[in-house]
This record gives sequence, structure tokens and C-alpha cells, in this order.
Amino acid sequence: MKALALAPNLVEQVRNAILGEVASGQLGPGDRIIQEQIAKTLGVSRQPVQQALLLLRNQGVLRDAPGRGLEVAPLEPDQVKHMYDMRAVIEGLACRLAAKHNAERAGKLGPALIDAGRKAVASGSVARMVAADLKFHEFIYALSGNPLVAPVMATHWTHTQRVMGEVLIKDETPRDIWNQHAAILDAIARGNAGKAEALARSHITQAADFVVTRMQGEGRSARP
Amino acid sequence: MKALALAPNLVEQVRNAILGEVASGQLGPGDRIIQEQIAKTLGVSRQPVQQALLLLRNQGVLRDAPGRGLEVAPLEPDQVKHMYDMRAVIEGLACRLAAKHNAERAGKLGPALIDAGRKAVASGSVARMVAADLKFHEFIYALSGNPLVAPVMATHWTHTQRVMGEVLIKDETPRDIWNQHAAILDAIARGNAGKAEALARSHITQAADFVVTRMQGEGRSARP
DNA sequence: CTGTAGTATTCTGAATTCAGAGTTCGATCA
DNA sequence: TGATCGAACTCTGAATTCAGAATACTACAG
Repeated sequence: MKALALAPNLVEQVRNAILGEVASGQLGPGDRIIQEQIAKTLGVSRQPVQQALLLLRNQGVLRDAPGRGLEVAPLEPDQVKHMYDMRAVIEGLACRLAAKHNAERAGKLGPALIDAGRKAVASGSVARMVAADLKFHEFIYALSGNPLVAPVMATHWTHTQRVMGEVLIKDETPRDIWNQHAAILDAIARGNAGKAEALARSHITQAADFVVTRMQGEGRSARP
Repeated sequence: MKALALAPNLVEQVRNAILGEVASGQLGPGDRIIQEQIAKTLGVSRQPVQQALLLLRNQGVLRDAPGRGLEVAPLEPDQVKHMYDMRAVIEGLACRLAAKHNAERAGKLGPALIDAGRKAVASGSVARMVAADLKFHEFIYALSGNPLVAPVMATHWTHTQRVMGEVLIKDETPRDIWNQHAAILDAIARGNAGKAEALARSHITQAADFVVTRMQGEGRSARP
């Protein structure tokens, strides 16, 4: 049995709520964040809100707007590029470790995720595609056996969702993402650590190029 | 001019104070963290303390001790190994980027840091050695031009200081760290991104092996 | 002497209150 | 008409207070 689930903090709930607003575009870059307003909306006091905001600021989702509190951080193409650079090497590490330590588990459980992903693409729903993508990568983070990977990447996925929200909504995105995923999984399952790492890196790098180009084409994030 | 330095938060000060206690060994693994106690000691209310603790918990310096609040996270060799794995790839990224974008600046400003480091080793002071080490690496983070690197690595350095405090105090540590640093710097200055990355990785990996072996030899962290 | 039940204490999460800094709007003067 | 000074308001950081939960201690029974 799962035993006693530790109480879901108000702080955590608030954090997720705000994160959701940002990722879904309800809150756009530059929008001001007012503690009391959020507190009232969510029906809690300012205390947990303040803590959640502190966390989000430290993650880079929000940033100081000196004199007027916090605001949603803008999504500069440069920033996104930096983000993806980081993601590429960490993802590479995860794949390398997964190949080294969990090859057979990858071979056993991975194909189902690939299938699910391809089905999501077929469905045409961006949300489902992102979800399947996330699931595949989280699977690899778990296989890596390094508990530090997942939390760091969670931050990056937050931003990724924002990028998706702002850039990819009205776009054909499939490309051959899932072929790449399949190739990565294959390398891991064969225990080929070096190849797995290299493939993962170029997978992320390609995604980065795609997204950044798209963003620049859009003439950066618009504000009403 | 530097303009108005943004107010030094109570939260930040509290965070640094606690971090210092942990890094210096005043607070050892497993020690309980009592909000009110810290608040009284530092002469502030519990509010900023609580926020600082939240941050430290998210960084992994503290961890939940269900039912009795927070405690200083133990330093398991496995954990340290994972930490260094992460550090290795990020450090590799930083060096690669530095070589790509800031080769000549590295050649101009780097040698002074190498000298300073060798002098620190000669002085025999562990604290100075760690400080010089940190300074060299921070220099590279700056050269990388990726603003996400430094913050992530700051976390790792916190832990590194703890490891140093617990493991290396009574140890001869020089080895050829600064020769390795010199080699890395050279590769960066020549713009050889691939080599810089590879050297950085093996540099960190070696350090990891050294530290982890030492920790296991010590029979993990002692509690009185 | 050991195990259990009950009580008292301690500590945390959350709400409320307080004080200070900054901004914005309006009025007055050039 | 435009600019500057000033007052009121808004928002944040920090302190204080409140309520609930878990632990530890003590007393009692077996």
C-alpha cells in the first residue's frame, strides 16, 4: 500500500496553479504578479502565495520587476537557446546512465511509450503530444538512476510548455520526433551508452534549433 | 556606476547563514532544524526563516523528516556521485561554450587565476584552495555566456564545500588539479571546444572518484 | 519490569497584522 | 499647456498570532 500520502502543501498547490496559468498563456510575459490578487483568487492567505512566488522566481519563471514586485519573465530566444543547451547535456547524461544501468528495463517498458507517442501525434492534439513527449523523457530520467536529473528537468519542462504554448499552437510539429525517440531507446536497450548520449544530444539540439528559429520568425513574444 | 544595490533580503541572509553552518560542519547530517531556534539566534521572525528553509529544502541541502520538520540531508556517497555526474556534463558544456565564444578573453584573464590557485596550494590552506578552485570555475561559467550555468553550479558548490569540510580537512589534496585547470584553459583559449569539454569532464570525473573513494573509506559521515 | 493509554509540550503551516517603500494621480505654478 | 511637487494609495517584506498535528513524557496496569 501507498501508506500515508504526505499532505499536499498549500505552497505546492499555489505554485502549480500559477505555473499552469503561465504555461497555458493565461499569464503572459511581462504581466505583473500581485500576491494579494492571487491569494484572493485561490482563497488562501498571502503567506503560501509568497513562498510559491519565491520558488518560481528562483526557477526563472518569474523575475524581479524592481519597484513593482514580480512579473512573468519574458521568453527571449537567447534564453531559450541557453535552456536547451543545458537540457541537451543533462538529457545526454541521463541516456548514458540509462544505457549503462538499465538497458533491459528500457527494452521491456520503452516500446509502449513510443507507441503511445505515435498515437498522440496521430490524434493531432498538441497537449497530448507534449504529454507523451514528457512521459517518454521522464521514463528515461527514471532509468538513469540519478535522482538529481528529474527535478532539474522539471524546471526545463515548465519552460518548454510555455514555449509550446506560445510558439507551436498553430503549427504542424510532428517531424520525426518519435523516430528519434525510438533510436535513442534502441541505443539504451542495447547498452550502447556513447551512442545513446550522442543521439539524445542531437535530438535536443534539433528541437532547440526548431523552436528558436520559430520564435525569431514570430518576432518574439507579443504583448497586447 | 553600480546604481542601487537591491536590498539584501532577510531571506537571503538567513539562507546564507544556514548554508554557512552546514558547510562549516556546525550543523551535521541528521541534525534537526528548528525554525524558531534559528529565528531567535539570528534575531528575526520565523517568516523569513521559513522561506529560507523552503529554498534549502528544494536545493537538497535539507530534507523532510516527516513528523519532525526538517533535518540536514545526509551526504551519501551515492548522492555525491550523482552530484558530480551532473556537474561533469554541465562543466563540460560551460567549457565548450567558453571555447566557442570567449577564447581570447580566456587567454587574457585566465593565467592570473591559475597562478593564484598554485599559490593557494602552496599556502597549504584548504579554505584558500577551495576558494581559488571556485574562482577559476566561476570564471569559466562567466565565459560560457550561458547565465543558467552559474546558478545551478552554485548549488553544487554548496555541496562541494560540505564534502570538503567533512572529507578533506585533514588531507593532502593538491594532486595535479592546477595542471588540469591549465590544460582546460589552454584548450579554451585555443578555441578547441571539443577538447575543452572532454578535459573538463574528465577533470570532474577524477575529482568525483577521489572524493567518493575517500568518503567510503571514512565509513560515511559520523554522528556523535 | 514492560507495555499502553493519556496528557502536555513542541513545532509547523497558515492567517492576520504592521510598517515602509514606491507609484500614481491630482493640483498648482511657470 | 506642460512640468513639478505633494498626498493618497498600493503592494511588498516582515512580525505576530492562531490552530492543528505529532512527539515525548508520565502514570498506570499487567
